[in-house]
Amino acid sequence: MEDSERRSACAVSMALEAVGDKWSLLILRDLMFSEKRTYGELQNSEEKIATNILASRLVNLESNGLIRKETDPADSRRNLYFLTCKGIELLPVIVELMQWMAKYNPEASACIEQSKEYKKDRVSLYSSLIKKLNKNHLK
Amino acid sequence: MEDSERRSACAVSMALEAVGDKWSLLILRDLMFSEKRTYGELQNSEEKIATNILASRLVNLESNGLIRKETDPADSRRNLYFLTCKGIELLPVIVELMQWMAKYNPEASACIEQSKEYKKDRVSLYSSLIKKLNKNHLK
DNA sequence: AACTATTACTTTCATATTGCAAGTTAAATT
DNA sequence: AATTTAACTTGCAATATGAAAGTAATAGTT
Repeated sequence: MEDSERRSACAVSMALEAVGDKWSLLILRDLMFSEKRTYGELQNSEEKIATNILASRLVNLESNGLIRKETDPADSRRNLYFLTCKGIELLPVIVELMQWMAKYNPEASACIEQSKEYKKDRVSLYSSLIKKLNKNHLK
Repeated sequence: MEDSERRSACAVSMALEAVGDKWSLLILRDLMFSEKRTYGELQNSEEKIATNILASRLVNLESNGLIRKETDPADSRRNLYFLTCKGIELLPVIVELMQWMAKYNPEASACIEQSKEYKKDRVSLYSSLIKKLNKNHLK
């Protein structure tokens, strides 16, 4: 994003310009917490994102360097989407949002268990999750 | 929000339905990291939110229980906006977004210093900031 | 080789949201 | 009493979103 079209240089504002919409973080959630890797799989998420919006978000996420697209070696019709390091490092944001909602609305279901691990030490939870993602997503 | 208009019961999705737009978290940022408390002050933030959008976001935030509105005892034209406990507990989300952007874009300025404190221990940083906010915002 | 199915989009169009600018209301100040 | 200030509200144009149908390329089937 160019300086000129930026609202400000505030890090929070800039972050929101990248992922501050109702879908981008949900796509990242799927890449983080499920085995979904293809367009079709992402489209079939519970929330039923419209196909044109999914396409546009994937382009944004890729051009912001949060995901990487690769042709499936087993079927060249298919593309596989992977998180980059930069994308993986949004995991704490997603986990914090999840824990926050789970705390304030009992109907909200968290992708990861509200384990003792979390209550003990959030940061080591982040690290262990990030480690796993690095293994599955990075080249 | 009613079950019927919910995309899903996923905590991440529900959280994004509450604050997943380009402005809500920015308003919370101002309440957290500046002394801004009135409509006019919030409107004059660097990002220049449109007045009707600010009004609508304040209504949303209040009806979601993230902020609380009070008439200024010193001037009854003025309203003061304060964070609730629920609002304050979004601080980790905002801090993580901020740190993430600051890491990946050197032009991004963080509201709080990228201090040794953060590098040492994020969680104790959260606690100390939350403590301060509790003091200034809660009744 | 021809046909069908599948995958990843793109296009179209109706609806909803955003943003700018100007207007309103009530209370404080002069 | 007149003016100013603060917090909105309203109207309207521009942009973004969402539903549905369409397209292009490759894979699988006959």
